[in-house]
Amino acid sequence: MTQARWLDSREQAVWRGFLTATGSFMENLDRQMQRDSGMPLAYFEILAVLSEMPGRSLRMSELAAMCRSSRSRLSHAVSRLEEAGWVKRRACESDKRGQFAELTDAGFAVLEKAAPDHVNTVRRHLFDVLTPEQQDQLEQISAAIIKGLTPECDSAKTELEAEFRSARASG
Amino acid sequence: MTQARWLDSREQAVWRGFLTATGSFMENLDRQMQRDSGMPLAYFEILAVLSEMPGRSLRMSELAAMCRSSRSRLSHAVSRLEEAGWVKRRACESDKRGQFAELTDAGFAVLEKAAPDHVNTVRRHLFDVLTPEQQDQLEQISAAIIKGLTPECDSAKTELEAEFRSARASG
DNA sequence: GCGGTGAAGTTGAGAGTTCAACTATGGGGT
DNA sequence: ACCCCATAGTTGAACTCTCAACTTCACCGC
Repeated sequence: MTQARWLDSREQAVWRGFLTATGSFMENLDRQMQRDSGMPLAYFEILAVLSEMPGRSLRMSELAAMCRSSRSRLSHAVSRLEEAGWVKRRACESDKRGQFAELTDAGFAVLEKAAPDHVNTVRRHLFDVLTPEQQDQLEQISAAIIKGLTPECDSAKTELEAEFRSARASG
Repeated sequence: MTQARWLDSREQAVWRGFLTATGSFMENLDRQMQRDSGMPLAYFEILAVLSEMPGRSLRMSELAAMCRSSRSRLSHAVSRLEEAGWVKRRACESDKRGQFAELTDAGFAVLEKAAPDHVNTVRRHLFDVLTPEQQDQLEQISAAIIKGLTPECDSAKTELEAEFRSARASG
């Protein structure tokens, strides 16, 4: 892949705008959370997801998927949150490999305290600056990007599998 | 700020979509760069920005601004890139505090080799999945977010200054 | 039941980022 | 000329993240 169709000036404008907007916006959110609640945004998301689950607990893998996090990253993060006393691990009966992450009362309290500022920041910097039409457009655009992303991994996976099978067949 | 107007279900859909789309998309880009060129996307951006400057060099602060990076982060990054031989530092004559970061020939070669795959990835996962109308919408949305972000910092800054002045006046 | 393969999680090392402190220089006011 | 403060940039420590092993357990075919 040494050939590429470069971005024209309009595409560059879209691309740079996208980078700046998402980058600065997320950095802003992360800083706000770190400053006001002493934890990175990613950790807040873990608490938030857990709080919405029945029993306030979830298997590690599912939690990782919902937080768009690798298993390794989540494991480290939960270890940290466990040290803070905001989450605790629980063994899974039906699958002895499994672990549940469960939000503690202390964790829930921290979440409740951090949430309003977070929501306000999101509202001020995202929803307040966009018209309802733009919000709908953003949802459509997000959906399109996500849709274009997931088949990527699937096809890559099946390619790898095919390659592996042929390698085994010829080896 | 203990009160907050929560997100309704439509807003939550927009918000979660935005998080997933931008998060997964950027992670994908970063992985591609790391895998194919052995450097994080942020480092590629530094090389790219430098390559477009006259003399392929720029003051550290301006480079940081164009990469949406803190000065500290850039300093660490340039140190790494210097070890790799892709960038070198140069003293500034007119301001003895200043430093220039300059792209080396080796750095330019690495950039040229990495760029096509990067552009292709951006095209495949962003431009190819959006209609021209959506691309325009995305540009508008990005502009609105950026505009809503920068006044924030300005007003916070002036507030701090005002606070500081009154504190000095009364102290 | 046994062996092989894949899935669930964890771990440690290495790399990048953040934050606060620090050095050194520029610039304005008196 | 001097003082004060702002600016430019660096540094080290603490923290987070990534990547590649590694352990343990589940599942499937024989």
